[in-house]
Amino acid sequence: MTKYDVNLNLIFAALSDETRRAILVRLSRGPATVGELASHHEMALPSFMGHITKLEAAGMIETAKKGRTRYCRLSPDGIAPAQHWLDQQADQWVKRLDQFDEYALSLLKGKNDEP
Amino acid sequence: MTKYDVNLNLIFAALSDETRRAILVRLSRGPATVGELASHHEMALPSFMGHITKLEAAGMIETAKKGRTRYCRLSPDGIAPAQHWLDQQADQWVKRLDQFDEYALSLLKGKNDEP
DNA sequence: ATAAAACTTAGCAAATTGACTAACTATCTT
DNA sequence: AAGATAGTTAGTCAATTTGCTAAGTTTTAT
Repeated sequence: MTKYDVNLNLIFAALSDETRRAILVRLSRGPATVGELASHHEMALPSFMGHITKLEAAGMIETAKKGRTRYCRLSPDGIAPAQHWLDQQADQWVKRLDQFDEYALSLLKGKNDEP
Repeated sequence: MTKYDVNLNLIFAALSDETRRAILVRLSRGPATVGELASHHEMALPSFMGHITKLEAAGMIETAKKGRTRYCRLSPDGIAPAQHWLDQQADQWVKRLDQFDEYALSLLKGKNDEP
């Protein structure tokens, strides 16, 4: 459970940067090399590689070197943990709002039998 | 569009910390005062308030002071932007996987007419 | 055999984060 | 009117983040 949370930290932190989100968006249209990815960002290569490294550390992408070029692709369930956490939260929140609606309704109807 | 992205930065950054996620989970069960929230965390109050401030800056919670106590509650659509971004990404990714499946299938069937 | 290409490594600097203590300001309670 | 409560403000500090440049290393192309 704690292990899972550490992962969430890394995933959400990875998502909190525009450059990294852009990389994910690009990769969702198919694999690419570091060079291809980097060409769309005005940034020195070592800086750019830092972003790649973070995405990989968070388990969101996978990379492999073939010859002198490194290929990157999305990791199958890379964003799933983040999605699940948010969906669960959203569910909870909707339930809360529903409870509130019921309560408000009961007040209107004068049927407020459960204080 | 850029404005929206800045917001995503703040939201995902806010979500990348366990303390802050715990606050959101607690608030999804109903509003609470800063003191109540803080009582579950071994942390000096000013440090804890920093987390509250960040959640509020990201638009994820709303707070209001009544007398000497400050009340906190979830902001109705606080996590929606993050959810939408992830859902869109997930959709894209699933499409990619489907394309790959089709391609793989076509190879198996020897019907590979679209290289 | 060179030279170009595609990263890597090392080392640096500014900005941000997360946590702390100490002192302060309101607002109840008694 | 005192004193306790509930936050706030101010200032410090170590660690992390994000970017850079300069100098490698390993492949590939000529």
